[in-house]
Amino acid sequence: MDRLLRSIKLEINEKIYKKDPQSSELGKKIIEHGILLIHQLGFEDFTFKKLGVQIGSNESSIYRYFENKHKLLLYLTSWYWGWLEYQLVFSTNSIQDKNQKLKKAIEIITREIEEDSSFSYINEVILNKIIINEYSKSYLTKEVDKENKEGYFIIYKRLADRLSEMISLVNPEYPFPTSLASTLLEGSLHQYFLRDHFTSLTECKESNSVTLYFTDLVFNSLNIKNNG
Amino acid sequence: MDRLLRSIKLEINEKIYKKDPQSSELGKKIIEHGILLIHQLGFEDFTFKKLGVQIGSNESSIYRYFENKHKLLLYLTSWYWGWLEYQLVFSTNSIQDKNQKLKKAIEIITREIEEDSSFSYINEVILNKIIINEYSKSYLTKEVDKENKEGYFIIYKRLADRLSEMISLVNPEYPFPTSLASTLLEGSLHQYFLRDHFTSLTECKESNSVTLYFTDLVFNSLNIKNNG
DNA sequence: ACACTACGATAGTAATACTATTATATTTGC
DNA sequence: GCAAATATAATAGTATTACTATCGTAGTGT
Repeated sequence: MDRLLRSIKLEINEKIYKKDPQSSELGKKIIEHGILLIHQLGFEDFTFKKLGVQIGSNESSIYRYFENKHKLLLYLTSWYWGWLEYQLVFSTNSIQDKNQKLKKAIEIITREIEEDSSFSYINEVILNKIIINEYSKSYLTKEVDKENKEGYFIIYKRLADRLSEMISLVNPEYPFPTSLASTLLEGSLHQYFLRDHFTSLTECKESNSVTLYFTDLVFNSLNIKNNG
Repeated sequence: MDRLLRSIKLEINEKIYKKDPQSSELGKKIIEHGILLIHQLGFEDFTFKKLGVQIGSNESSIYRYFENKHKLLLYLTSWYWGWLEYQLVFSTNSIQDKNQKLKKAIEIITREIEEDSSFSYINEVILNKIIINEYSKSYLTKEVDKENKEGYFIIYKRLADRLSEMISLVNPEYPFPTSLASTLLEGSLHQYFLRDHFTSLTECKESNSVTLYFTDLVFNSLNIKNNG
């Protein structure tokens, strides 16, 4: 990634945290090792106590940053979608042709995440795996409506919106642009999950096949021939 | 639903339960009120202790049927997919035309669930809501590969397989039949979730719009005109 | 030197997710 | 109709989780 990204700070809804983790060393350690430990143990077995041991800090100190691990997950997912949104905007901004723009957007959303050293304390490859495995758990809760009202999912919704608009630009007659956008976002995560755990339920085995699958899906839905 | 279904018993992988809940009154009560209570509290807040209170039974008695609530969820999801598979096979069996067959299949998978009194102790409408809200949690775990090997997801995979085959029959050249089938199954649940909680992320507001959306999506992907 | 904040250490609570044991009720087999 | 087998209920107990609250201290800013 470029320098520009390295210098910007992603804005996360302030209600998600009690103290901004980007404001201190300990905060950054919580994020950095939180990602690693959630990935290692899975969200269910992950606890603040274990994270405390891992970073040589006290459990109670972590609670000063996040109310609970659910909020930490909301923080991480918001960060991830914000990061992806930035890449989307950055990569498609200069493209004039509507079809090419959408094609690029699908590529950004569906491609495999590679190491990105922009944010030194965040491992985007691991974070992507967390999103694949745990993102659903952040909204499949009884509190989803309340938390949605608080704006906890605003970055994701903005991203879906951008995609939806790009889709509508290509074919303004298409009646389901937002559903298609959300299918793309969710479905892409799901295809990667299937590739890792239910191989028989997907044809996407190669590195770029998720992109090929969704590019085909979207452009066929819009009744546009997809010739590069 | 018809009489036939009322008399068959869905076969669930025996490793999922310690004692077959279909074999006793208490077992059926666990399933019946388990569904209601998971729906009411959400899976996270649901406990066997609370279920025990609800059905006037002891916590320890429930543990004799299921090792833990995760296994109960696996049981319920298996039952649901088995039930849906049965409807799929039953409804499409006699249709000769490949396109019509697939179209019917999509309808079965994506339609809203209505009251079905075939299984007196199982409320399929509520169970469907549980699937929408909790199904992902049954496989987004660290144990998924082990449990997959044990065959806990076999019914779902069989259903996806049937769909995939119907897709391939319509267009044998289509390169992603299984991915499309899994997108359909997962995506349908997701669109219903969005309809209930993230209205701005879907165009599917009416009762049959999820069906319309996915019918359009699938047939366009297969490059087949969908004129009824 | 003083205030202020951050962090660590310790303690404590209610609930969860079980396991184990024993007692009682119900079913069934003869 | 009674004994044996089985199912369920009751109770107790454990380790862990998910916190909250308090206190002491180290570092920082003025």
